[in-house]
Amino acid sequence: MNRADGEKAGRVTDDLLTIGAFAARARLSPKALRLYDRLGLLAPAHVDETSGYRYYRADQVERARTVALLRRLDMPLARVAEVVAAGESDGVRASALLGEYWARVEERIAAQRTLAEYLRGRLSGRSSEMYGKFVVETVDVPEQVLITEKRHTLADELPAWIGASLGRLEAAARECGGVTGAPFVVYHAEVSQESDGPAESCVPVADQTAARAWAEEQGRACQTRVRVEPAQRLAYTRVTKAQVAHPQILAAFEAVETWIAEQGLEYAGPCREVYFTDWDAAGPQDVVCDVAFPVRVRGCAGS
Amino acid sequence: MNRADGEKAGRVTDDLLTIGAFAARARLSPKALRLYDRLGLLAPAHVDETSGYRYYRADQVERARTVALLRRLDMPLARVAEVVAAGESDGVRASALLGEYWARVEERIAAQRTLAEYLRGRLSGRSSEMYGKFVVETVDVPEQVLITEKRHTLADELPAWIGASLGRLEAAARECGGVTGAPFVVYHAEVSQESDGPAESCVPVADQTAARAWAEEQGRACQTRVRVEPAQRLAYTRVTKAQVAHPQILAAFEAVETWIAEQGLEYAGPCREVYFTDWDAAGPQDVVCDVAFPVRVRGCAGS
DNA sequence: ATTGACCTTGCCCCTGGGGCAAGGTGGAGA
DNA sequence: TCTCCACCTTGCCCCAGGGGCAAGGTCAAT
Repeated sequence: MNRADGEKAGRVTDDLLTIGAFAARARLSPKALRLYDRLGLLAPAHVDETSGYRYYRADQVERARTVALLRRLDMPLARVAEVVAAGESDGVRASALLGEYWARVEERIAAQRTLAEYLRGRLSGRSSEMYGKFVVETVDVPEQVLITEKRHTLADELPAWIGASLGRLEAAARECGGVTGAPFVVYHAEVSQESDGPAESCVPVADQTAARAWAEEQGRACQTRVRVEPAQRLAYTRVTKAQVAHPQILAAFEAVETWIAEQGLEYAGPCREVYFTDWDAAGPQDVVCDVAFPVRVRGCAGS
Repeated sequence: MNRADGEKAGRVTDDLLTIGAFAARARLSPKALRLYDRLGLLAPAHVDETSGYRYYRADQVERARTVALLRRLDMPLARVAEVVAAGESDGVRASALLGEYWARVEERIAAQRTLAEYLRGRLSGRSSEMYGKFVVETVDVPEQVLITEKRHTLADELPAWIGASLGRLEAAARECGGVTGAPFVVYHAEVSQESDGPAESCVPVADQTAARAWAEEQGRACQTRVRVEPAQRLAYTRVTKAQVAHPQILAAFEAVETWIAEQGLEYAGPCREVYFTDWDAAGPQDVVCDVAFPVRVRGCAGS
């Protein structure tokens, strides 16, 4: 006999569906269903003890289909589990959880979108035209005593952390003889969405002894340190407040690095942003920050 | 002595950088660099034969940093390799490759965005309000001889494939006694971005013998088949052209399934879309299609 | 009773690394 | 020159979210 395709899948008593029939109804693969079973996300209504066969009730299709749709949003299964669990009792909360997840996705995409735009310009060799020329100069900075706070953080929290951290350090600096130079933030490695390189915010102070006492008092809990930065030469370019954001700031870093290479200089340390003026009082087109790299003459040991 | 952090990383002759120093400069992890080396994406300038140490030239930093930025777009390494390879000789082409990649991402996100919106409504129990009421009815369809084409396809290519496939089949139907009913597409499993369930487009024809001859002639290359669909009852709802798209169409499927459950009927096969009128001549608000499920009375063997 | 379509578990595969262990190197200070 | 420590190497296991396949057990129709 010519049977409709849906009929060949096994049907058991009480309208229980075998995994294959259930998978077709839910638009999922049997493999995925086994995984969801193992993770406790979607347990079969009944499992035969001798054969191990999984049997699902027809009314489980709705939940399974919700899982399938959430997965199509690339939502991790752990989050899917939260959403469908919330949905059992409170649909509005489940909807809110999904909304929150999707808002994060949109944020990420927005950041990637601007990055993609920047990269297209860079790859096609139009970056300097698109992002303006940067004037690079050098400056010699004397030895400085720094009080610092170091943290691993992600790009989206970075601006907030910088503000808070420099605020704390400037307050502390009053007990250490006062601020003797522009505060800055050192990037010891990449700070991005995924990889969180450590960032270190630094405030130069006058009194090293008082600073060490302050650091002792802070303990090791919040990554505070006192260190002495030797006299060094910085290559820097000045950027406006509007430029202090991804990906515009990348063009500034790139400009300084290009200049360093052209001058035949050598890197002598990790890059930094020096905030030489009052951030809050500045308008978008005011210069607020130097993007700087420590440099030395090639082959010379430095200070 | 208090050394700047950047100096402790080893420097060798000719300004070669060790993997750690290079990683900090490129804002990548040493682990990632080893992977890129193994994949041929970013080979060190020199590898010490005895120690196995990798050494990179300073001018490789730019390429490495491009790789790092492309990875921040979640571009697969294989594609990253294409882009940076193109960038070596033709920046504009590299930029175009990136643009194409990003356009795909935006397409995917747009589809997911509408799906997320639909799902929020569904989870919060407002789906029927948001997507309107669907009137579900049943119809008895007599036995039909079908010529069919089956294919695994993804959601974004699906509309194009349906159009092309039904066009081919309707042309072939003229040699098989003519079209005797509305063409339709059967979904044997999920068709989505990731999982490509097989979809089968079907055209009912008059002459089974001619149809079998036609199928023989086609060979097995393009998944053509002739099959006889038995008489069956369909539960269906009528949708407009504007509704034949994700995720609106999902609400129609859901409405029919809900109705089937309410009536105490049983599924007797995979769902289908029946195109009963001329698609191209229809406006967005014209009804063009039935969303249908084969059903039978619970516990009854069917036809 | 046989057949064939289904089901089971288990294993290896994919991407893009993170983390750790065991062991080899290199350079700088004592 | 010796030693120390930070660096480097490879290799292994881990993550999500399954796909694919093999070997073997079940189920229902013929």
